[in-house]
Amino acid sequence: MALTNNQIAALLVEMADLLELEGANRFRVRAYRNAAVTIEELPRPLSELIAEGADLTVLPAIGEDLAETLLEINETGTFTALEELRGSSPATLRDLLQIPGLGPKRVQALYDELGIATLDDLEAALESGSIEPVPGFGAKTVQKLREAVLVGRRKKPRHLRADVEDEALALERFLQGLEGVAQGRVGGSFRRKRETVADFDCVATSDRPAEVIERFVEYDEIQSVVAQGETRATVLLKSGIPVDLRVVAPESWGAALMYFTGSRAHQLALRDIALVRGWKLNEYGLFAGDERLASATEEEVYAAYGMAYVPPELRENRGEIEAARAGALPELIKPDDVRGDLHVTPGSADAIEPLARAAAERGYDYLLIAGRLASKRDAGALRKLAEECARLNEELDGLALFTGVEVEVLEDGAPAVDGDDLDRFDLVIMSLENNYELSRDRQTSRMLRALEHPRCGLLARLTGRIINERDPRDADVARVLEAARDAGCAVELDGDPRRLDLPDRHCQLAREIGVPVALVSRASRPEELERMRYAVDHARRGWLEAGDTLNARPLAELRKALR
DNA sequence: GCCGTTTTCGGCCCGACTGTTTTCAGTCG
Repeated sequence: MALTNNQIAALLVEMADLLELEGANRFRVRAYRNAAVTIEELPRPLSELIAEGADLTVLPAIGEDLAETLLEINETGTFTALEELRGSSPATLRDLLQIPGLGPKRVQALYDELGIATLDDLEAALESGSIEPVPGFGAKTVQKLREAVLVGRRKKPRHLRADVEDEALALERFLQGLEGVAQGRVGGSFRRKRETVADFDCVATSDRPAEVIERFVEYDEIQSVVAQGETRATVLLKSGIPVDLRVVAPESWGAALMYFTGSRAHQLALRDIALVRGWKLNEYGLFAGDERLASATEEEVYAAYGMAYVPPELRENRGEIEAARAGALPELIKPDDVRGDLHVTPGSADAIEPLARAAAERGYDYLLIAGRLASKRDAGALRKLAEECARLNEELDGLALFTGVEVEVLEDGAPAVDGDDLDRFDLVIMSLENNYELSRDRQTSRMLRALEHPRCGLLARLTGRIINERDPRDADVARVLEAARDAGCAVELDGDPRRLDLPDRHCQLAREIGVPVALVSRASRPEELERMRYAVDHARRGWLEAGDTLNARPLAELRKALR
């Protein structure tokens, strides 16, 4: 079976690691890493592109050599150059690279001098004190390695953004309140609203950076200070989240905020453009020789490029730079654009009224109440939901309740329950649950079949992912979305921060293909309506404008869409 | 190994911090 894009990318990264250990030309190393990113970001399986006879050298960072390599990988599952390198040193050396403070040079030195090839070897050598005599290693380095080895055995977690939001905002307030600080922000993936966050990248401005750093490391929530200099510090919070702070002069605020908001790929792409024009972009500003072109605000820096301002959520080098240069960035959806929630799940008829009143308080014009229909037995409970909705529609002013039914899609693409039971609802939600391990082809045809059902109005849980727990299922999403468009069916974006399914890339695809996205909270209690916020954040990462969603439509239009 | 408004060679992002060094290499982001 053909390797997945991620598996292929992993081979290229392994190649880069091994070359690096060997001391190979660092640009050659980078070439493999860049190629790995390209393959990872491909919207379709590489094996399909190859089968169609596509010219791989048109892909960014893929030249003649790597195109050949990719063909070889597709054919054999590996490639000669990699196999040769694998034979030259122990595979476990790569594990050592994961330890903070150990890069390729030191790992190779430890292997050459002491034969250290595994984490266990390293731990033993640290115990016995045999490392310190090795050139380049001193007492402090050894001590740091001791600590790092303990931590290094644990996997670096990415936290759900929603889980660390309060902590980030508290940190931001602390930073902004520090004496001597003019401006301060948490940047990084937190500011880009990624669904997960590994650390907090902070930036602040001050005329006296060193003093700010001094005060910053006194923050109550800090467990340890990893590094502290004149303009930056790295600390570990008690919660285990690492924080980087960089302090620059006030005139560099915009450039620094951009730099530390990233993403890396976005920033590198901007730097490439600067290079071509003979400019230089760094955290201090955009420069032409000694002349400062822009730096005080992000808007100013983008304007100096002749680009529209790029919202942080879009800064992933997924086409936003080209769009900004062409003045074709989307006008991203805002929380205020949302006029209703299209999937809430009250546990019983009694739970509807509190949800409805909370929805009205949020200023919604409509709310879609859905119950699950797993077997014929549920029909009675669903009837009660519908009756309660009808009663509340009489009673409530300014809020329209719609009724929906959520049906599981079986392995063959048929709904778990079918027939007249589906006809009484305003919306039939076909939910792709279970069957996560089906092959890509079978998964795809299952979805296509579900979309053929005449009552299918909304396709939910398209990838079935649970962030950090369950990988998204593999399917030809572009084909499924095209079929959804042709069937007049929308796709669901679940605001549950553990799911955020559709993922942002698929939202972007849905927009391009022309499938409306329904933002939903799946709230069963009033306070969970708040999850709509995460759905909107994620929709923005997926390039969605208000008009790309069902939720921004006025009541009359929505009513038409549901029919 | 890639790439081209410096186009088939000669560049390739770059600044901060640390530790061990005696002026800088290694690592990180």
